[in-house]
Formats: sequence, C-alpha cells, structure tokens
Amino acid sequence: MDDIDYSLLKQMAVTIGEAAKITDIPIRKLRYWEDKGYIKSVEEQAHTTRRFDYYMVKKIVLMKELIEDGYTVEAASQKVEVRMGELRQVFDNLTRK
Amino acid sequence: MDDIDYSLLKQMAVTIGEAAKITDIPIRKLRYWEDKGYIKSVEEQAHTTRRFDYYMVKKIVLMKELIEDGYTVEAASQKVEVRMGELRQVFDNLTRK
DNA sequence: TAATAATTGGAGATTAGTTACAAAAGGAGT
DNA sequence: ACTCCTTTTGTAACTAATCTCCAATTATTA
Repeated sequence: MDDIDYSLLKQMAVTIGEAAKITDIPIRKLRYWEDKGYIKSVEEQAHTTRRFDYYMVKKIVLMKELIEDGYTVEAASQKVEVRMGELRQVFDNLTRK
Repeated sequence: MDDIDYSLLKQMAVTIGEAAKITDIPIRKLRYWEDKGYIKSVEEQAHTTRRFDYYMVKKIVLMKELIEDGYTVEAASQKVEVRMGELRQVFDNLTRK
C-alpha cells in the first residue's frame, strides 16, 4: 500500500456541502456547531467560503456517534478531541510549516 | 498514529478550485485535462460540479512533475497510473461497495 | 509550413455558499 | 406549567464558484 501523503491530505479540505453529504449532518447544523466553537473550518485568508479538512470531518463523524449515544454536543466535542489526540497533533504540526 | 479511514478519505473530494490551488495548476487546464481524459472527476449523479478525490489530486501532482521533466501530458498520465497502481486499486475497491 | 498538441479567454447561465435576524423545538430543574 | 438554556431550523438577500460552449492562441514536431 502506498503511504498517504499527509501534507497533501491536510490540504484536501472540502466545502460545507460536501462535509454535510459525507457526515449526513445538515449544512445548517454544521454552521451552528462552528458558531459555537465545537468544530472549526480551515483558516485561510484566501478562502471566502468554509473548508473542512480530513481531521475535522472525522471529528464530525465521531461526534455524531456520541451524540446519538446521548452525549451533549459540548461533551461529544471534548471526548472526540481527546480520542483523536494523535491525529490532531499530526495535523497541527503540518500547519506550522 | 491513528490509521487513516480510507473509506472516509475516498469521500474527501475537493472542488476544482481547491484542486487548482493545491496542485498549482490553473482551473482551465484541469478542465482541459479532464476533457482529454487524462484525469477524471468523481462520477456522482448528485454532483453538478466537479470533485476530485485524493487519488486524483495526487495523480495531478505527479503528472505535473513529469511534465516539467519533459514528458507529454499523455505520457505523464500513463506513467503515473502505473506508478500509483496500488493506491488506485484501493480506491477502486472502495467504490464498489 | 502544415498538422497536432496544449493552453487560454470570456460570455452568460447555474449552483453553492455567505451572513444576519429570527423562530421553534427539546430538555432539565423548580 | 414555567423558566432557562441548549440545540436546531427557516429564510431573505447577497456574493462566490463553477458550468458549458464558443473560439482563439501558442508551442511542438514531422
């Protein structure tokens, strides 16, 4: 199996519509979650529209599972952050270059 | 390191504008390459606009290198396909589910 | 220089995404 | 039921992004 190019993966950020399709969460709800700070889109001055990278889409998927299991949005967000610790660090390090 | 979720990765398809930024190839040229069949966007009835998945963006990056090295677009496309054999199969298999 | 490959331009239309204001459900505790 | 807070949803008016289809231009090579 070819190794995944993490630097490239980091750049593969999808639109909110795409993220909504992938995660099966309404666009409107994703915007709300972002307003509340539970998720965040890629920050780039060049972008006038939102983009979500692999890490964030994965986070949304995991949050959804926890929420369906009874967790609040807030709690789900925190739990997922902890659980995804390693991947988050990889993505964070890639940003600082 | 967390393992990458290939099923999710497969779905992380970016717009043509995003692909253009990532690869530093003009949108217009990407459309031309697609017209000629050197690259192809995700086929989904739901999409009225183009989307390129990780495999295809990676292919574009590699094609670009070969072209800068003197290969024709056609030759670069073929060479990259061979070189990316394993990854292509992974993506192909994910499609058939 | 003729033929093919490769790239680029732009008009006019459509689709996707934005913010901002507001309203409606839902849940927990009193 | 009532209150407070969380969570979700609706919509209008606007901007950004992408689309197709026409064609023209610039290499490159026989």
